[in-house]
Amino acid sequence: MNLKQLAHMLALSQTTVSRALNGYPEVNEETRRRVMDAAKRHGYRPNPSARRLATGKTGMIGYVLPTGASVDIDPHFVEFLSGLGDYARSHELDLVLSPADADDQETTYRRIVANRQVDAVYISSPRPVDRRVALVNTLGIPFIVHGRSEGFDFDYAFTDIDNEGAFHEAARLLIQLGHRRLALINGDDRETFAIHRERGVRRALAASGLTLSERHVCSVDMTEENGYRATRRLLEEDDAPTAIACSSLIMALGVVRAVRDLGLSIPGDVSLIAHDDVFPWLRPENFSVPLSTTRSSIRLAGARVAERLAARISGLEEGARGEVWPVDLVVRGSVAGAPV
Amino acid sequence: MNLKQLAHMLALSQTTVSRALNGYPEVNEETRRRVMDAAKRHGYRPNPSARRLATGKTGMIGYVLPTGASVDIDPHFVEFLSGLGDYARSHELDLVLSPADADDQETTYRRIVANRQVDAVYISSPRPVDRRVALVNTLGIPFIVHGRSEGFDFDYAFTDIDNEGAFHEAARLLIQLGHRRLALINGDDRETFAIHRERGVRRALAASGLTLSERHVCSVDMTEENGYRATRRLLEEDDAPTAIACSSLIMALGVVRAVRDLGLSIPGDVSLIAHDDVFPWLRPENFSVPLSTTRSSIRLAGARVAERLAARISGLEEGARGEVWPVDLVVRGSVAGAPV
DNA sequence: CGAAAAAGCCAAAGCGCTTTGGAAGACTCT
DNA sequence: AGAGTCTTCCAAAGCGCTTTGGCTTTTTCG
Repeated sequence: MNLKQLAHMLALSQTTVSRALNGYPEVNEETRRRVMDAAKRHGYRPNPSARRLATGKTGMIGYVLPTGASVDIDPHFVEFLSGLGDYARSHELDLVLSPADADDQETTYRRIVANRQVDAVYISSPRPVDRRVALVNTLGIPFIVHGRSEGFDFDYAFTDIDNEGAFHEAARLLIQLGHRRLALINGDDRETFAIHRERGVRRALAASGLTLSERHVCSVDMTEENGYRATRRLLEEDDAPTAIACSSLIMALGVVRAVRDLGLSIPGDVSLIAHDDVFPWLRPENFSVPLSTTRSSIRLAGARVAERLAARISGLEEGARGEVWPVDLVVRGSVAGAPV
Repeated sequence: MNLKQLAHMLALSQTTVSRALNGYPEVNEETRRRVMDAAKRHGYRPNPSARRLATGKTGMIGYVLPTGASVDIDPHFVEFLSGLGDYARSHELDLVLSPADADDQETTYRRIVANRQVDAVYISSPRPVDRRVALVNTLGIPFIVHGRSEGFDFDYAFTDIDNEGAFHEAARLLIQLGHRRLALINGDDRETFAIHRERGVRRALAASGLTLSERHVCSVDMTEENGYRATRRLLEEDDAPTAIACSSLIMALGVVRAVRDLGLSIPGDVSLIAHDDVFPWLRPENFSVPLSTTRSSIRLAGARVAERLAARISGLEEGARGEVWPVDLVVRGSVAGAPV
């Protein structure tokens, strides 16, 4: 059942039927009702391929997925997707993942906008002065950045969490508890979130006249093993830290294992706070010692990004508004006063 | 730069240019070279929207993503995606995720095939007599099932691992080590993989005249917490098992925690084997006691599924061939002889 | 050499929708 | 009543590609 048939069956022109269906004003309400009714009765659904050829609208949002044998997709991605998908569903939006060579995403971005394959895109895990952001900005496709990039001569729209604030609070708590030597086990420090977190910790320390030793900050891929290694290295030194801030729950698993392997205890010998993106399958309260966390649901972020993308596509949202969500600090058993 | 312009600039008809570009035989090789050359020089790329309207081909593979506030996407998904994406990239295929109400995926399947939004789809985490498989089969779109469904009066194409064999081997090893009371901490037993794994364990036990007590098999969502709870329940009983087979590394985290909480040890009091889908961020050799596993890379499976989908789309693969991959049993420190 | 076959190209008709540019009729207003 | 204005609808022209059917020209072969 296509438009032509439907129009013929109603003894109307395609024009009128199309307009009736799409809510244009120049059609009699009575006629519109007839059309709507017939369309529903016959289960008419406009062919999206045809519509997109005619209008350029696709009803899809895009994401360029870096791939490669040595490229691991962040497990957070799936939670983000979960929120994004949940919102997208309610607005009949699909998500298209365009796999790209991790070292050449530009080609893919250019392709999907030149081909008008999607109505909008989002970008995640941005770095400062992220090339993707600059590119997408000049290409002129609506977009939202999940996270933040910095140092451009233009503004853009993003949704981020207050990473600096979160880690500032975490560090401040540890300092208040008497800790003087903090360590930070961070994610890839080429990414903005990691830079912000480090900045947060440094700021808290500075406020008390303390500093973050270079040897006490690690920047690694967020795996359990890296959490373990970093912790061993940190705790086997002479001026071992008495408190650790950690950028992910998965790394925290490794931290806990390392501490145990060294015959130390949490929080007796070392306090631990980790960032929690809220996985359904690994919860900080279920760690052997319940883990203090800075918490922010990445799933909610996904839903929000989808919402904003939808708004931009339909022209409801414009401009370069960036929004920063506060992060909860949830104190559990893994922190205590500094050992004497 | 569209076809019309290119044709005009070459003083050829659109027909000829189109055919030259698409490798049709009825065009002079000399002409084809000229066309190819001009196309490359001017960076001509056929408009996919137009092409798909004309041909129905989209260059996309589809996946219906169940969503909802209470629906969690399996963290394995991201690894699978990683492999899928890596292959898809090399074949210029995109992946479209169509979010669907978890309780009504049928509508979405019908939509994406009625609208011809994708060339093929894949289905994951199937159940026996899975409705999606039946649906997609009748809808007539090319598809591959990752995993297996059973009990249909038709055959279909799937790629699965030998879950039964894997858990049979695991159980057999444990039995050989003298264990008599095994337990299975399984995933959702409405899914085929879980059924197969249970069957594998039972078969191994039966071969030695043993059985799997109903109280010793749990079917839960694969979270750390559920692994913990199941283990506590199991080990606090009178006839506690001396060995546990576990369906995921994440649950195994909970198992290990529970065992420790109970003041028991692995493998002294209880042996443990878990299935490992090979996450980059959590490795069995890094468990406090290195974990024995049945191992199968879900990423490779993703790549394979993509490969087969691509083959089906281009007509290189037909028929209902199912393939079953063997699973490695990797023995590490978490298994030992049964306690006396 | 002439008929049949093959090679090489083209015009035009889709694919199914949106949108432009009218046009006919109804209504308003002076 | 005639001019101007809405209201409501339509025919047709795209969107950019593929593909059908046919028309020349060249090649093949008895």
